[in-house]
Amino acid sequence: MTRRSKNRKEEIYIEAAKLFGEKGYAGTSIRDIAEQVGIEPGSLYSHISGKEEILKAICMPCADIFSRGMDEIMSIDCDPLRKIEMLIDLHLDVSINHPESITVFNDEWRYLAPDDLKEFLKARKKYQKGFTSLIDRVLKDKNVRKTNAKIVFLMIINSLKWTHYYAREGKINTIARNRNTVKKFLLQSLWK
Amino acid sequence: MTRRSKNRKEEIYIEAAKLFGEKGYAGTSIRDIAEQVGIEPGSLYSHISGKEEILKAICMPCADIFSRGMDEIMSIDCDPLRKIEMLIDLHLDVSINHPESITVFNDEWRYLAPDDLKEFLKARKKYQKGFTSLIDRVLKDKNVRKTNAKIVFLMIINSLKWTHYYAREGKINTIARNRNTVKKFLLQSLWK
DNA sequence: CCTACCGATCGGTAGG
DNA sequence: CCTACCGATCGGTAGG
Repeated sequence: MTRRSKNRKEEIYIEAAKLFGEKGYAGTSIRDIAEQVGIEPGSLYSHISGKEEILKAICMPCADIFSRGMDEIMSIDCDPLRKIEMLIDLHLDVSINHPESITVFNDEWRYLAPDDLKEFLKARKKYQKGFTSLIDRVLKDKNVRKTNAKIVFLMIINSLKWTHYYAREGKINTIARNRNTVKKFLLQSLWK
Repeated sequence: MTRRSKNRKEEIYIEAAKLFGEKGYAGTSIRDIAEQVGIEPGSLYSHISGKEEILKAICMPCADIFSRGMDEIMSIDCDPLRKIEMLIDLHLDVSINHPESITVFNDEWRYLAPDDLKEFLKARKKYQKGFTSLIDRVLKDKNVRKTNAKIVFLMIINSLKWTHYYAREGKINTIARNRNTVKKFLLQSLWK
């Protein structure tokens, strides 16, 4: 409870996120995590209820950041293309600020316990719908026909999935330096 | 040896690719694979030397397809933008024709045995260099400054990583229908 | 937070 | 290809 115990819990999540990112959730054992934290395997259970709780504690805050970011951007009064740009910025910012968490969020979510997985998929679907509706409006405004907004969404989202690997390797400056290239590359297709 | 045994081996690889794609390499047990094939766990070892061999047998043919595709496209006499288009087509074709294998190739390669991993990374690096050099030439031809070709490569490659998931779900028509959208989205940024 | 341990499951083998 | 089994490791618990 106390300060000490709370820090220990955070430490467990942080070390686990690194390990899950490197070796995967299924490839990381409770003993790996304990060793990294510097305590005995059994001692982990004074702080956590089980392996699945750790995964949830890493993934859900990431989902919340994107959910809240989407809500905030949606409430702003500006054109949809500008909102898409803000969402791209959000992705780059999260990659830079939480590279280990977002790696797990992206690649290991399928190992979430059934109830957590349901919650995760629900949030993801909502996010996808919001993002896709913005793309749809841009395409309609520009009178672009025969372009599937959901496909464009998937391409944009996936095209950003190198950023957290760069951030994990400390190449944060490279991301910052290429922020405009990234936006130009993704938004140019939507301008016309 | 014989026909029977060769088919069995292929069957093991095919069922393993499905399972590795669904549950990950580390999350799939030898017993899972045996059950899917319909034999006892120990019997698998009449056909394979171990779990790692299966992963290699799934990943390496994919790497070869991309390596050979790159070599062939590089030997053709045409402008670099057209070559990039051909590489995009190659990715879509592999996703459509080998969705299970390419999923494993994309997401589970890190579990390859050290020697196989080395070979894999070498092939990947060569592919990346070829692709990036094409982007670089296009950017130079169009006199586009301050755009990092490697970043553009990563964006293009990753932007296509929804296709094999669609193909695995049988949505092959959706991919086919959007082939031009995909190319337009990715190549428009390089035209100008 | 540690020591000592649980039953279950892991990848893989011997012998037929 | 099966039966029967190996030692190692898994996630997790009891008691202090």
